[in-house]
Amino acid sequence: MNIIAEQPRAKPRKGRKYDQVLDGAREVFLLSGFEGASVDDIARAAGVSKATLYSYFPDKRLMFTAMAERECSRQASAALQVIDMTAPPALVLRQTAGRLIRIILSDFSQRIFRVCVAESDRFPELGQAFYDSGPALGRARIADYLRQAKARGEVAIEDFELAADQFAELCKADLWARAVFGIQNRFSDEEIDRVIEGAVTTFLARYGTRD
Amino acid sequence: MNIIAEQPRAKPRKGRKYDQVLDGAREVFLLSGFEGASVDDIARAAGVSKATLYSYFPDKRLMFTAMAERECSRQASAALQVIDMTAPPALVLRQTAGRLIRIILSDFSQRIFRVCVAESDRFPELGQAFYDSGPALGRARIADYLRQAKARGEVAIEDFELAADQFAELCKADLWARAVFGIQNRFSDEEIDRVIEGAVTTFLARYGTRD
DNA sequence: TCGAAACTGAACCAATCGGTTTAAACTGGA
DNA sequence: TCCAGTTTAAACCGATTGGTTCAGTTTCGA
Repeated sequence: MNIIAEQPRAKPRKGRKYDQVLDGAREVFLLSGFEGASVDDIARAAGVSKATLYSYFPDKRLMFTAMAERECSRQASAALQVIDMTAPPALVLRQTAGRLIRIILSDFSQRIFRVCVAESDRFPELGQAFYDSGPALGRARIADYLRQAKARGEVAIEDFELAADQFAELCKADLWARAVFGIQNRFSDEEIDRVIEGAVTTFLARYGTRD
Repeated sequence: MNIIAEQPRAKPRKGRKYDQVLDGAREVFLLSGFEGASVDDIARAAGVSKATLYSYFPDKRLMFTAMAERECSRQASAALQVIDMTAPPALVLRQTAGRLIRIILSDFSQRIFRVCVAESDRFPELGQAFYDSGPALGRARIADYLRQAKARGEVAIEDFELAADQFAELCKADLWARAVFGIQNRFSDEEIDRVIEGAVTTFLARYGTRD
């Protein structure tokens, strides 16, 4: 009797070029969308033959969802960075806002957002995946912090989920729209700081206790 | 010598089925996106032959931009409704928030937003058009009101554009994300009122002068 | 070193796409 | 009634698409 000895990696479905294929898929799908991406392009970008590609995935759709799922979960884990949550609210919120803004303005986030939005009715589960690993996760993290802050008497909040959503929304103000519609893709520190300060000040005007 | 007598309508480019064609184009493009829409589908939806269609537009791209421009300007004029701007801020803001939310949650806005986002790098001018006739226009209107309100001493604001953007963002809180990712498409009055009240209260906590 | 599994490259297929053409039918003003 | 301009249906074209097949080469563990 042999105990399942060791699984070299997570899912070596068949061969060694699995990740390579998904990388190529990401490159082309994020650049051209689902319909716009041709399977030959993906094979070329992945440095792999089309036959290999179809040995991993039965069709283009499943290839797309596999890639999208991987990217969503990557995005989720990338957002999990530590902040000293015991610092004064103004400081914690400022840091959080800065981090959030850089994420949502990043080229990668913009691209994956575009694809998810465009294909969310062709792939209903895709919108859910993005929502869970993006906005919902962010809200949960912020709400967690707000609860701790309330325990310390630093804020006065009843509806933590709404407050968290409001803070995240305040951080987007204009910046996000300009980026997503391709009007602007580089933002100066001044532009960003203006929004950060505005968001923190407004948020604390409503929910802050000290100062 | 004949003075140009009268132009029956705006642009009767060639024939009488111009609007009919654009209606069909809207239906199919908003449903399937640019790549996903086939010209045959559009002709069928418009109740017009493909030859007629190509007698109006030299190719699919121009057909798309014509339709998108029309819809953006429609959206812009539809948003221009009158509100009694002399009422107390809490009331004006509540009305504005309600109106704004119904617009951004509407099926039509969602669809045109999706298409604009998805195709904004294939059609760079498209993102700009949507931004101008949507977010930018809304901000201008709200900022206008805020200036009037400040003149009456009802609010204390320095950066009117930022304040307007913040208010609009506060109105979206979660609702918009859930809609755009296809997680939810019907919203109860309770859900909406929660966000409206939250937005107005937070906004006035920062910028309000009385009460 | 051997052999099975993974991979390759290119040819191939049916379907669909955007766009053109044509000959006939329709429309409405004079 | 006539006629010019508009519209129609359908056939057609070349290009591209997603997907398959297969004979041959590479890879790598035992």
